[in-house]
Amino acid sequence: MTTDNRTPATPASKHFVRQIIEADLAAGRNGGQVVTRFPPEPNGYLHIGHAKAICIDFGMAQEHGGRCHLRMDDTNPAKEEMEYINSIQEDVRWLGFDWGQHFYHASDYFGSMYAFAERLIERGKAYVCAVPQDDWKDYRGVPTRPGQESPWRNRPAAESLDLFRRMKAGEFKEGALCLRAKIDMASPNIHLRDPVLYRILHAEHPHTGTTWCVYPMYDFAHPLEDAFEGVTHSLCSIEFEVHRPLYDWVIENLMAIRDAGDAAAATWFVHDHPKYQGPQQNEFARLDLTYTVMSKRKLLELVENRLVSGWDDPRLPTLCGLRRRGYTPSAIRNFVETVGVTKFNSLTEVALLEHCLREDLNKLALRRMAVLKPLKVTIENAEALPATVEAQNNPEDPAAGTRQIPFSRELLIESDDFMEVPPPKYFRLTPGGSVRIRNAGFLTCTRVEKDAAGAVQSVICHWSPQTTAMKVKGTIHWVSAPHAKQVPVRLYDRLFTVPEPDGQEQDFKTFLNPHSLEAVTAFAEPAVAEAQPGEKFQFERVAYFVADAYDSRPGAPVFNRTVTLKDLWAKAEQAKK
RNA sequence: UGCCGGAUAGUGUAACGGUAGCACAACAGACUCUGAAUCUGUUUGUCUAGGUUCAAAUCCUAGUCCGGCAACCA
Repeated sequence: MTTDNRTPATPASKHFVRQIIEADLAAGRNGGQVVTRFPPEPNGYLHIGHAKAICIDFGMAQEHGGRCHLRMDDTNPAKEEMEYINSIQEDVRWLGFDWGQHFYHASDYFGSMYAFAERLIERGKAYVCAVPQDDWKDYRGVPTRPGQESPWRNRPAAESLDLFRRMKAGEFKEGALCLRAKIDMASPNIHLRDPVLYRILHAEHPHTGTTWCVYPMYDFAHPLEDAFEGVTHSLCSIEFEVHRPLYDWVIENLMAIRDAGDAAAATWFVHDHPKYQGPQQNEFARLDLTYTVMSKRKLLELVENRLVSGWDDPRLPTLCGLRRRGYTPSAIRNFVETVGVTKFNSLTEVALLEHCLREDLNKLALRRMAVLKPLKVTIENAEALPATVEAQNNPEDPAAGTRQIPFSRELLIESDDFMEVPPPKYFRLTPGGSVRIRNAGFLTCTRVEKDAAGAVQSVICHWSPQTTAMKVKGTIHWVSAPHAKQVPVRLYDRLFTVPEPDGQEQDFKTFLNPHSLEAVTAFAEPAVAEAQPGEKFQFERVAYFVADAYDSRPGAPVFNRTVTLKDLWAKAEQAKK
C-alpha cells in the first residue's frame, strides 16, 4: 500500500492499537479482516497532525493485510469545499499511501442513512423535535444535573415519520425541526441525552447539490459510514472518546435491523462480508508539536491575515507546506512511527521531526557547494591552478557519482570562515594560517586587504594542491567567483519564538518569529543552476535545500532552506555569549 | 463540583507481577577532505500516600495534577 518501500529506522512498537487489532485477529473478529479508514472533513488543508492519523489508519490496514478507505466526511455542506477534497487526495498520495478503489464520500450514503433514520422512527428510537435550538440547553441540563424530556419525545411514530419526510421535502425552515434519538435525558454522558440525528439545512452541497434539505450529524453519520463500508477498526482522536457510547448505540440499532432480515437494509452495506460484526471505535491522542500551531482555525488565521504566504508556506506544518519546505514523505512516516501511539496528550519536540528529516536527507540529498555570505579570496600563485576539480555527489552514496567543479584564482568563501582574530579552537582560515578547501587542496592566507574603515575586503592566499602533505584541522567550502551562479535562497526558521505559542496568556500571533524568513542571494557552483523543481540538495557545511516547486524556472532555481545541518561550533559559540 | 480519559528522564515512548530499556535532546570524547555523518561514553525517570505480594511502573484503595465532554460542527 505504501508507494515506496524504505523501511522505518525504528522498529515498530506494539502500541495499544496494534495490540487491539492483533487480539481481534486472534479472536477471529469480523472474519479476520482489518478494514480502516481516514475520514477527513474537506474544510481545510491537511497538516502533520493528520499525517499521524493517516499513517496509523493506512499503516494498520497495510500491516495486517487489510485495506484503508479514504472518505470525505462531507456531512456539513455549509463548511466544505471541492478545493479541499482535491488537496486532501494529493497530500495523502504524497505521503505514500494508496486507497486503490476505495475513495468515498459520506454523502454517498445519504440515501441509506435517511432510510435507516426512518426505521429508527418506526421502532420508537427517534422522534422529530420542535424545541428551538436556543431552548434545548434548558432541556439538556448540565453535566451535574439530568435534563428533562422534550415535549415531543413521545409523539406517535407516524407523526414523526410524516414530519421527517416533510423536512426532507424542504417544507420547513432551518432550525424549525430536528430528528432526535430517543436515548436517556438523565445520562451522565451528555451525548446520550437525546442527541440530534438530522438537522434541516438549505445549502448547496459540493457533491449532492440541492438534493437534500436534511443532513445527518457526525455522531449519527460516522458509525453508519463505517458500517456500510465494512470498516472493522474506526480509529480516531481522543476527543471522540465520550462519543463512543453513541457510536455503539447507532451500530447496535443498525445491526439489529440488518439481522432482522430487512431487505432494504441489506443494500446499505456496500462492502458486506458474511462474518462482518460491525466497526469498533478506538481513540488515540493527537500529535502536537513545539514551535508551531496545529488548529485549523489558527492556521487559517495566519493565512487570512497574510502572516504567511498561503497554505503551502514552507513555515507551516501543513503537508503542502512541509512538502514545499523539502520534507520527505518517508521522514514524516518515520517520525510518526517514532512518536508512537498512546492516549497520552503529548507535546513532541520539533527537534525529533528534524532529526528524522536529516536522517533521510543525509542518505539521498546530492552535495553541492554554495556560499551565502561571500568573502573574496585571490590566489597569488595562479600559474599552477587546475581548471576543474572532481567532487563526489554524495559521500553517503557512491552510486550518486562525481562531478567536475570549475576552479580559478578568484574564489568566494563564507565570510564566517575567515577571522582576523580567531577565538581558540577556530579551525578555519586566519592570517598566516592554512585550511583545506573542499575537494581542491589548501589555502594559506598571506595577506588581508581592508577598506578605509578597516573592514576586511578580501584575502590573498597561496594555493597548495591536494597532494601536499599539510596538517590542517578544518575544511571550508568555496565557489569559483567567475563561474558562480547567483541563486535566490530563502532561509526559513521556526515560525514562532516560543515552544508553545498556543497555551499562552497573549494571542499566539504575538509570538511569531520576525526572522522566520530571510531572503538572500547565494553564490553557487554551476551545477546548482540545473536543479529541477523539488530536487533536494545539501549545500555542504550549510544546510539542506530544495528547489522551490513553484518559483523555480528552467536554469534559474529558487531555493528553500529545508533544515540546517547540525552545527556544534555555532552552538558552542552561541553558548559563550 | 457530573461523566470519560490520562500520568515512566528535558521531550516522546517501551516494559503487561520478576534486572526500568529505546529514540530525540543535552554533555564529554574518538574519527573525519562537510565543526555534517558515523562511533563511544555520561547525566537525568516510574505523580503522592497507603495496601496486596517473596517481588509492584504494572494489581487494589484514597488523593494530586493534566486533558476532554454541556453546536441543529467534525
